[in-house]
Amino acid sequence: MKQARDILLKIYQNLYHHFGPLHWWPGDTPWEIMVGAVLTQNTNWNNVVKAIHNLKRENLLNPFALYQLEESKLALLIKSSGYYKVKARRLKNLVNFLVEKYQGKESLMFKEKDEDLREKLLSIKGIGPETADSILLYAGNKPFFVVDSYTRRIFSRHKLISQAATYKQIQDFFTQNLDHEVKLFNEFHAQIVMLGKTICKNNNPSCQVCPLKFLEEEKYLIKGNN
DNA sequence: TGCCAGGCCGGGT
DNA sequence: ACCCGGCATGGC
Repeated sequence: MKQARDILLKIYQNLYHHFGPLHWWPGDTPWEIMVGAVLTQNTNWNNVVKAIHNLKRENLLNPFALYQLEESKLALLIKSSGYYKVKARRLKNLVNFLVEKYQGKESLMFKEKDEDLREKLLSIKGIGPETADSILLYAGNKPFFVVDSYTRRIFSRHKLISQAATYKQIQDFFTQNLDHEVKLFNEFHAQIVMLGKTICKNNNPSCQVCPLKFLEEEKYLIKGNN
C-alpha cells in the first residue's frame, strides 16, 4: 500500500493538471477575502459576488466604513448572500474585532502568532473553523489547510477519510501528509472546490472523467482514521 | 419546481 | 459530547 502522502500528492497533481492554476482567493485585498469568507458560508459564491459588489459600489468595503455602518443597512446590502441578518451580525463581530484590537489593520492582526490568531478568530461569534482557516490561509498567507463540505464528501467517498471524521481529523490528514507550503495549501483547496462544483456535483458516484478515478483501480485505503 | 450552495450557533438530549 | 433546527437568497 502506498503512503498517504504519495496518494495526496498524486491527487493534487491530477487536479492541477486537469483544471490548471485557479488563482484563489477571488478577492483583491485581505479584507475583501475576510468578508467573502463569512458571506460564502453555506452559500453559492455567485450570491456573494453580488453582495461584495454592492459594498464596493457604496465605498463600504473597508473596516472603518463597515464599523460605522448600521447593522440593518449592512444586512440589506448583503441580502443576496442569504442568511443576511445573521451574516450582518457576523461581519459586525469580525469588523469590531479588527478595529478595536488592531486599529482596523489586517497587517497588524497577522503579526499575531499563527495559532493564537486562530484561537482568537474562533472566539468571534460566527467564525468557525473553515472561516478561520480561510482567513488565515487566503488573507494572511498562513499555512492552514481549509476543510469544507466538498473535501469531506469527496475524500470520504473515496475512503481516504472516514465519514464521521471531525474537522480537525480531516485537516490533520492533509497537514500531516503534505509539505506546509502556503502555495500548495492554497491551490489544493481551490482545486477540491473546483472538482466539487463541476465533476463531482450531485454526489455522482461514477465519476467517469474524475481526476481521482485512479483511486478506484489502486485500492487505496487509509487506515487509522479515527 | 424543488434542491442545493466554499457554515455556524444555540438549545436540547 | 453529539444532534438538530434555524438561518435565506438566487440559479438551475
